[in-house]
Amino acid sequence: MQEIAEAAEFAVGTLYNFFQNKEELYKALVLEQCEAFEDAIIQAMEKPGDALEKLRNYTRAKSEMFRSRLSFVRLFLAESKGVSFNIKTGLDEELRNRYYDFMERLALIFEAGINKKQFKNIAEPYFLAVSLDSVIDAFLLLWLQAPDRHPYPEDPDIILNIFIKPLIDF
Amino acid sequence: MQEIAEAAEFAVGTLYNFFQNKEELYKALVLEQCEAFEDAIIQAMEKPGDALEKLRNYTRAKSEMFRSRLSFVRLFLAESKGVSFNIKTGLDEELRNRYYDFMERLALIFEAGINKKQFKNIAEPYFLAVSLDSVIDAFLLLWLQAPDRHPYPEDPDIILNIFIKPLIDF
DNA sequence: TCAAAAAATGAATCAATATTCAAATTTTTT
DNA sequence: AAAAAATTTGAATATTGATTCATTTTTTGA
Repeated sequence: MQEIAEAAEFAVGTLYNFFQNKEELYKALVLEQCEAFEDAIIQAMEKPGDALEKLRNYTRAKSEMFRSRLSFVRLFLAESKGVSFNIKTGLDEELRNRYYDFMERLALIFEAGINKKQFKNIAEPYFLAVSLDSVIDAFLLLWLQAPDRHPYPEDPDIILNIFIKPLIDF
Repeated sequence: MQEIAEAAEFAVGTLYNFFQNKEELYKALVLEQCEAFEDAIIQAMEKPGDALEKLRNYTRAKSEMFRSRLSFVRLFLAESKGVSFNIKTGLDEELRNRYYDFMERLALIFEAGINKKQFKNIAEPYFLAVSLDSVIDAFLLLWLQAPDRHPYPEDPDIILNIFIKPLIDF
């Protein structure tokens, strides 16, 4: 709290006028970041274009966000997939639910692509969404966390190639 | 430490004869679990069979482990993908390196499958390994963490269907 | 301009808990 | 069986850091 107060240019006591306690402050910060993150991705994936183009934008936007906010991403992953630093306020569950809703949004793109016969109908759109998203996460973490062992590839569309090619290659 | 001592049926002081401090104790516990986890999966994936059968065994074994040790899995994910609870001893880096080595092992199966023309050669084996593994993780977490929203499917091979079908469907 | 109200301050308090170590207990050796 | 060595014990210590609240500062409005 001392450090947060310094960074915020307030006294510690003042923080307690804004937040009930440290946990609530943490929750508020994480949710704020989360929202900014989601907004940026949603904006990218809803740019005009066909389904494939939208997935490309989705992947690129996520890549951008991971690069610029890796430490937040890791916090988010710990909270949502791992062990929460803040169990009391139910932050983990809230983040997970937000994630599920987000996947539904991404699923709509796959659904549209399948309906228009752009993609093969090999699985439920929601499952495709979860799959693509998890693969994106895995590769971005690989490249950003261990660049010596896994150098960032020249072609950032490599992820889409792996995942999407089979969907469109007839 | 009080609680750990009680569970271990030792006095707190005795723990310090075995481990330098709490962090080292934690590290030792996590690495022990990690090894047991890896051993079980490796044993499954090295059963005799063709590449596809090996991937099936891999997926099934992982599913077993996730079911029986979900809390450890979440700890592992927080440490390796998220924010470490134990930065001082470098546990996170060690876990990540173990994971990368593990992926190399899994990649060998894809490589074999590609060489034998069982799989299409759509991407580097290592990338395929990372992709499959991340998709497995994502689905298992979905099913185990939010079973109300994502009920465990009757057919646990559903993951392989999504991921592998495109590799073999000519 | 000056009370009164509101907001900010940060030293003091409080709680949690990792670590230590002198004493007690157990094991080994002679 | 007794002494010596090794091991275990857990109450006391030490540290860290969140929270509180009496005091100070700032803002408001008459």
